[in-house]
Amino acid sequence: MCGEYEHMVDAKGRMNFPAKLREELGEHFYISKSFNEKCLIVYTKESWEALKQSLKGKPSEIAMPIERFIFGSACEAEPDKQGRIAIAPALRAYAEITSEVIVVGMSDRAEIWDKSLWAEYNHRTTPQNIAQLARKLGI
Amino acid sequence: MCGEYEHMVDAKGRMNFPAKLREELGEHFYISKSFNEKCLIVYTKESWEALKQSLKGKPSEIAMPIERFIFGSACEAEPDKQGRIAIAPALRAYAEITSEVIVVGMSDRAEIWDKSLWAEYNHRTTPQNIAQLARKLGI
DNA sequence: ATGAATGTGGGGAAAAGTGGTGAAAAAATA
DNA sequence: TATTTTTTCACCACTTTTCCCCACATTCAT
Repeated sequence: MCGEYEHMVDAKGRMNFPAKLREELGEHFYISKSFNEKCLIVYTKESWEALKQSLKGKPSEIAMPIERFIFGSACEAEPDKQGRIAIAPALRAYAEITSEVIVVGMSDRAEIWDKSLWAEYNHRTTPQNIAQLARKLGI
Repeated sequence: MCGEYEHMVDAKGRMNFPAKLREELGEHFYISKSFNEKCLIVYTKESWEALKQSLKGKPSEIAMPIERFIFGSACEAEPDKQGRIAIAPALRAYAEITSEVIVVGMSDRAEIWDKSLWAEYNHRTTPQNIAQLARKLGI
């Protein structure tokens, strides 16, 4: 799953989901808030289950706030015949999504950004920053 | 994989990929941004999977920006019957690719440079610079 | 010199994206 | 509870873009 795709959210809160990513995400997938950035994360059914599992059995004072944040606002997305999905108003509000949207493929999941926030992110995250992070991991 | 090949990018963003490198890269390969230089990197399917794996399980505040940078802009390239590939607009913009392109074979991967940037790189990187770096490695 | 293989340009078909309309469900009022 | 109104959701059709294939040019090798 990779690539950057630009789409429009119409007056009804629908947005087309890139066909290439749809192929890999399957018939239905899950969308929830990211806690690192002001954007939404799209999980495959598998990565969603994995996320659930990773929180199981953890101390409730840690796991429960995370569960509230992630599962509380998440929505299940099923593309219609035209390949469009509806994003819940609360999620749109969180990611400050208005009309223009960028979908970013990221290996096992995808992210949905408001276009202007994506531009801002790319402005503050330079290749030099990335090179520095990569060095930390020894890549 | 070695050698330097010059090609043209046509109006539709397509470029021919050197036949000799195609043999070694296989039917489909992956292209993404380099964070060290203003150029693109061509990965084989194997080296791409290896890159994915190397980021798995790493702390998200380090891994995610890297994933956004690499996978977010990447595109899967499948040569057509004429041996041409399409390069995504975002990638072309990043590497400042206009029409003339240099493809550089580099052992297990390849790089794609805009011709003038490649000339500039070769101007500032002299054999003396390389000798100095080699000495650091004790080669 | 001739043939094969590689590289380049362009046109057409198919699929992806977008807007709008209608039907069904839900909600509200009488 | 029945009827009207509103909202939601799925489908249809048009537009745009992508991608696939054909034909021509050029280079390399025999």
